[in-house]
Amino acid sequence: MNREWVVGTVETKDRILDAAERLFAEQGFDATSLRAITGEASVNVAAVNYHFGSKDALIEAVLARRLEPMNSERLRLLDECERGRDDDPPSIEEILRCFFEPALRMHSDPDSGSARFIQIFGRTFTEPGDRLRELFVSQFRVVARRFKAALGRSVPDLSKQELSWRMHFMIGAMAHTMSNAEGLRLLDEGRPSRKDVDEEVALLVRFAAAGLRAPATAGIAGRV
Amino acid sequence: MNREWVVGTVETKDRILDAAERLFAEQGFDATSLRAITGEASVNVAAVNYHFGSKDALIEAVLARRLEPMNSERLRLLDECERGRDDDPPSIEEILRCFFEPALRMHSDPDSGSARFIQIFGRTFTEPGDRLRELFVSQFRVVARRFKAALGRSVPDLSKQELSWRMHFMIGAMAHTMSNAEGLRLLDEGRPSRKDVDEEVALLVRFAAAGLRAPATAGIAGRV
DNA sequence: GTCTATACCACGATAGAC
DNA sequence: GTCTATCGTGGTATAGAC
Repeated sequence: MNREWVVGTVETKDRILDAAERLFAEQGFDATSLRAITGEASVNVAAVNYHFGSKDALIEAVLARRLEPMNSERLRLLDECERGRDDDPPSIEEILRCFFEPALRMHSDPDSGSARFIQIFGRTFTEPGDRLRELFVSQFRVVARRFKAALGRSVPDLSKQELSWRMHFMIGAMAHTMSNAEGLRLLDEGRPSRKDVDEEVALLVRFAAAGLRAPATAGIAGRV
Repeated sequence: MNREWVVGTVETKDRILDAAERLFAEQGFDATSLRAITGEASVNVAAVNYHFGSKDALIEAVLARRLEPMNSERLRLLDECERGRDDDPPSIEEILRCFFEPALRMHSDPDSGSARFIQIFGRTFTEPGDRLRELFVSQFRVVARRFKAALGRSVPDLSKQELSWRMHFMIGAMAHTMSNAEGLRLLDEGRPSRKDVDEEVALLVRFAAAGLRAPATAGIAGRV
């Protein structure tokens, strides 16, 4: 029954990850020192470098732990949406909901540290520091390909290139919403206006779907 | 004719600003040390703290130097657009062009360091570290108010609150485009697709205008 | 293999001499 | 205004305990 031989090692990595995620979300990456993390996790400073190699690698590990389930959920929802509807493809709105919802949902997820974590996710999506970019690209590539194919079927008049641009814009709208929720106050003249996740998704879907459906831009459409 | 008594001090501040902007754009804020900046500018390390007070204050100064002309240009273009057209207000597309163009234009501006600077601007818009947020808010408030009023006239059916959300989304699309230009490659499967500024503005305007024109979201419109 | 103690160097900031 | 000296803190590398 005594499992200390394995608890000792497994728990150390996870305790570091948990403490790091919490502190990163609260203070940001650079403001959080390894000594603060290891102090919080009750391990030695050097444990981070032993288990992860560097602070950057620890950041990657923290992000990857949340990224993978989120992207899996996106693919699962899209699969569920498309199943057995070859001649009746899902609407743009349905597709976008599959894309936005898993990301925005993490906001209000009470379990674990994902609530606040969504902030640092949004930041990192927009400011990938060299090595972090690789992580996002590798984790996101398959998701991007699937959703681009699904959307392309729903917006057949758009060139592949302009579709890429519009997905780029819509991802920016999403990332900005996730990372900069308070920014709305700036536009709203001080009145708080944050809604629950479902309303947030609905607003974002409405905006992005209309943007995707816009007629092709003159001079771009022909350049496929 | 000897101006060394003034050249000595004025040039120091500017040399620091120029060197800092260049290095910040290349490596990011945290990866750039004050020693690197002052070495590049051929001044003493302590000169930064003397002239600016802290590294954070230097970052603010670098950003403010570019932010102010950009926002002024936005307001100038909008004024020019609205002049003497009280009964024929500018279209959404015209308004958005006034908003996006000055920002995206900095990309290709050959003069000074604004070319690469746009990257750190995009980053900072999305990840404002406490003190930086204040700078953006104060610099951006008047711009946001003017453009919100102009857009509100063109989309009268939208509640003020949903208009705020949609401006939030459109700003996210812009910021993401500025800071994460390479991200398109991810969506485009490796094919480079960057266009010149005018085409970029056209694409962004097309997307955002359609998003702004979308019918109000059910359940939100009534909550003004 | 895991983990700790500790030393190392670069960083941002400050005080005080000039 | 500018410089040197110095402080506290940061990330990291290593040696060795278990």
